[in-house]
Amino acid sequence: MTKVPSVIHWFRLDLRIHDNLALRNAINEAENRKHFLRPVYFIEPDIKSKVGVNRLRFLVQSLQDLDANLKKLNTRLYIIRGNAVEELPKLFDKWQVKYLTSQVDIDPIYTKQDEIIDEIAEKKDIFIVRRVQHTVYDVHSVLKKNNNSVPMTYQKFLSLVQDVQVKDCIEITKQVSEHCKPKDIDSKKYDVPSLNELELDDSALEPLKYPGGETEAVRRLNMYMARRQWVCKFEKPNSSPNTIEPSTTVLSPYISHGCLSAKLFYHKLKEALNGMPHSQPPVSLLGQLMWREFYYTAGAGTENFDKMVGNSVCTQIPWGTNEEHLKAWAEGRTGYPFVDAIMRQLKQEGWIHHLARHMVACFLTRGDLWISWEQGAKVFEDYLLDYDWSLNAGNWMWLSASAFFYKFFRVYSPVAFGKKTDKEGLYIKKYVPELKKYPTAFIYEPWKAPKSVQATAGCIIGQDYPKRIVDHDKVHKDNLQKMSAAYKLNKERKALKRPLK
DNA sequence: GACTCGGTTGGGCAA
DNA sequence: CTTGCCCAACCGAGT
Repeated sequence: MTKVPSVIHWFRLDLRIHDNLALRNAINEAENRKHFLRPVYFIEPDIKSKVGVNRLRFLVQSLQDLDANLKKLNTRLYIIRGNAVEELPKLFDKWQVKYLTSQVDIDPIYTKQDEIIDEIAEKKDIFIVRRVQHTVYDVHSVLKKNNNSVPMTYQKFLSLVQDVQVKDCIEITKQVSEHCKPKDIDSKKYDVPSLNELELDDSALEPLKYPGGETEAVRRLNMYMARRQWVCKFEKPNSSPNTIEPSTTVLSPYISHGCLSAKLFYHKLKEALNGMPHSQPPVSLLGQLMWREFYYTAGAGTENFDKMVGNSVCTQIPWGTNEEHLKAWAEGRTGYPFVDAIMRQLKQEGWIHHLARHMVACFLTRGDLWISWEQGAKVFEDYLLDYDWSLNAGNWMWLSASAFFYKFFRVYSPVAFGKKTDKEGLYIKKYVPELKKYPTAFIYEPWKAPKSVQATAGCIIGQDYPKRIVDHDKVHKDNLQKMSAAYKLNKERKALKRPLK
């Protein structure tokens, strides 16, 4: 008996049905050749060492939703427990795979997988189709347009994509035929894992504030796009980092997992803005999407983009190490209530406002603690629902004034910055409840409160809430000198590399 | 080549 | 209370 060959669509960061051309290609190929269709996702055994609890929950929810949406199309999601580059070649043989589709991703984790799979597939005569659908633009063609070099400014990037026509989104509406359904379509062994199976105890955790999945992503998108005035007037720098409910859309976790197509967001925005006066990039909502494209382009075109050493766009800065300070920062006990509130919100909810990221990133690096941005990026990778390889590295370089941004004397004050949008410190009181009873006058600098006030508020500094680990006014001035010295050295190094005239 | 200018998102002070 | 300026900057386009 001859086995029926299979077509695989390999899901990674494209956990959706809408605007998924690679998936549609797989379906069509299976239909045309009467092959089996097998949409797969790999969960690595050591996933918990790489993905924090909140993001793991988000991922599981996204996979459950994806499986449900695939079932509506008369197919399903096959979850494979194991490492993709080990398991996929086994499936090639077991399932007689002839055709494989996936999405183009630029995170080195995925590009390395692609290289290995390409080589194996070629030997086995398997045809591979990969589609650009995680970004609005094909970042490699943008790089090519810029003479194969990285555009170092946002405006330069915009000029490169200005006249590029963005393709329409595609939809998949037709049901998959019965003859494309493998015999093992109902096998439980491919089911989406429960949190239990992943040994993830969420009984101690709050319910996820931003539930994962394409369905929620599209609902959220439509909800915001319906507020047309708000969309048209949106200006990121004028939104607040410390409101109790987010002042921005929080679509980022959905875009980073591919639950929402960036291209769909793009077209919906264009539709909303059409014929209305509206804000412009870089501050507009469309501008935010373009920042993502900018960092993707930079990340795709730069070796070691997520490191300082060996990274051609990154200024070399002699960061120090201080495990105690790093830990205090990550756990939200620096003694600066605004910084601690932000870090605790991040850990609890997996999302903080972009300007809040500025505050804590500046504090960890050039502002106060003089700790490498790579350390901060690792903590963000653990905590953020919207973790994204190129955006995380790019933004950390920006904030630490290592690349793209150079005005290092612009330092965020952990005392003054939050006051601009939250004089009362309500945000602090929510996330640092120890200070709940502090009078407004001391909420941003509780160490200044007299002992009697501390006692009345039920929170003694140095006992119930930490003393500040550094004196901002002093250290930020020392750090300015260090930054200046690092820039001078960098300039000299660059001059040496330039050919002599 | 040398120069100017503008560029998402600071703080603090003088006027 | 607002505005302008200063503080230790670099990239890229235009002239």
